[in-house]
Amino acid sequence: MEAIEKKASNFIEDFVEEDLASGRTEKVHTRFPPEPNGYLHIGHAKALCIDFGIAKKYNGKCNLRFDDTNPTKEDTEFVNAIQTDIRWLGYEWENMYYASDFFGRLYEIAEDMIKKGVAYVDDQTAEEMRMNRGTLTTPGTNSPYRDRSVEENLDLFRRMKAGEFADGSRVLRAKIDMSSPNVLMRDPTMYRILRCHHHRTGDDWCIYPMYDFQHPIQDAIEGISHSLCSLEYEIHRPLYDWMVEQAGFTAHPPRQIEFARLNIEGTIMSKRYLRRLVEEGHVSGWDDPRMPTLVAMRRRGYPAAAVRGFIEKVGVAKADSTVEPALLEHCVRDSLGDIAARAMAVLNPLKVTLSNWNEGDVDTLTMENHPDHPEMGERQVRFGKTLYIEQEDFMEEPPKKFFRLAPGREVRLKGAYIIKCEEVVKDENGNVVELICSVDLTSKSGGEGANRKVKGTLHWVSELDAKEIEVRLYEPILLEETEDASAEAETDENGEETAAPVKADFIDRLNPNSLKVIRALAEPAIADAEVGTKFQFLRMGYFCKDPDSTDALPVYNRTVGLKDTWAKQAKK
RNA sequence: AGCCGAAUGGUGUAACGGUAACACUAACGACUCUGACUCGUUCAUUCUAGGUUCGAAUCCUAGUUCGGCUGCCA
Repeated sequence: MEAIEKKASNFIEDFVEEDLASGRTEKVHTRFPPEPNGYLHIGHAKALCIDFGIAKKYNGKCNLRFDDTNPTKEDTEFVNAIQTDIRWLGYEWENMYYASDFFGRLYEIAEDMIKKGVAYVDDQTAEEMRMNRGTLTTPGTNSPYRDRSVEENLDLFRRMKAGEFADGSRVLRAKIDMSSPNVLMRDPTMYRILRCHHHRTGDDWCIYPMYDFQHPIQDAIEGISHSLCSLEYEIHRPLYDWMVEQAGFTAHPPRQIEFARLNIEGTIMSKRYLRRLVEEGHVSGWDDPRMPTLVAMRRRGYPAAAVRGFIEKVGVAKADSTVEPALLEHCVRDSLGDIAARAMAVLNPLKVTLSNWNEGDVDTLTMENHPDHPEMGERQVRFGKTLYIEQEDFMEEPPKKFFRLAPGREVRLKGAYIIKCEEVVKDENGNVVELICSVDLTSKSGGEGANRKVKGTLHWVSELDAKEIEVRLYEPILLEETEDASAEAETDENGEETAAPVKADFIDRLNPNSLKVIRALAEPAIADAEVGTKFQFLRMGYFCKDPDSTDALPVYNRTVGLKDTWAKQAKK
């Protein structure tokens, strides 16, 4: 029996172990609580991996909970997608609940709180409430309705529930402290009147609980030991604790712990913005491979293990931070390296004719599907007089250290023969359209003359085998942030700020080249693969067959490129 | 301005008072029938200033900077 490695690896686990040791917690029980109003993205994946990961590490449980307390934005489409995404990531929940499952119970608890005298019905308008809340530096003032009797509050609240009052005309508020320096403690709203069809409870309710009331209490009801959330809820914690206590859950109260959310350079991580991208048609949908959603990453070809590995490498802390996308890409390459079969496709074909190869002769070559994994088998490709190589693999006037094809130079065609460029054919505009090369017939891979060293090895596709495919190449969806004058705060002649900085619309930063669609030539193994199959196109990157594929035209997404030391050097 | 947080290399995390570690990136080199992979080498005295201590990234004090908070959103 191996000892379970339980050493805490971040501050949250420190707290968990502390609580386990002190007896505050008997069993670790976390929850992942998305609001079903959009698709999960890589940012949610962090929370998800932390919630499920900690439960697993400490032999505990993790619930899936849909926080569906605001029916105006929520939909069943999203609850289904969220479940699919969680399972794709490899996690399984203990119980699945909806906040709406608890609307009855929550209502009773609210009544109890009224009876205890810690909640009241307020008739002020939203505007009045805002005015009386005070500001960050000045205390608020009590509502004129704050001291209603328990009986009146109970009667009013019941009538709110019964639908006697108009939307927005009254709310139930917690009676805490209108002069608290923490604005959230200034009698926060617990219930609002909202006539809106709910995707699960239909029209049963016309009052809906607010997050600050519902979330802590539901954590307590579910027996959650550790309620993990992002930093912006830190200031809610006193309110969280207040609610749990006032609702009477004093035995093993859940503990809220906050961590920094994930940011990735050049990546939009706001649900609102992602929704705009979809609704305004800047992308083809939530699963457009340029999106940071999990559906999109899956479609692009990211393995779930890569996403999990990325989250693990990013770590967990309380300091705001922004990760470089290079780390994610590294994780994707890392997990694809072993599992993706190798095959050849030429993205920008340049025709090569072999001068000393007999017209009609065909050589069938056997190629390994993976250099390190012979168990992945072999495949056969055909070799003939005409073939295609990558345009960028030929240069008429090669710079130093270029060791691909050039006039008079030799290269090996991967798994085949060594060829030498004898002649360059150009069109009327001077563009290179074809190369005439000679083959060293003794140099066939595995043959006698094969040991001769040439510096470059190129991937290729013979005309005999070439199948046309569509390839979709991606770049970051956002351009790098530039110093935009409009983002500066307006100041007067004394340098005093006269207006808040106006942030440029992120739409203006969309990368016009985020998607590039090209036609490429690929060997049959690529063209004939199942949708979802992942390949490494030799020297070109990892690719995944897209559902848009038809028999006539297979479509491949470039998941991620290979590292390319030469391209980097060539830029200099 | 009030409250709540946070500051460790280019980036993200670690070090739990004992002399800054790991990963990514980058650069250079080795290897290579993928300029990939792999393998080497190089890259910080921990926001600032004081203090406590034999010893401080860790503790204390005062600053500085950054983030969050005034929804009937979550």
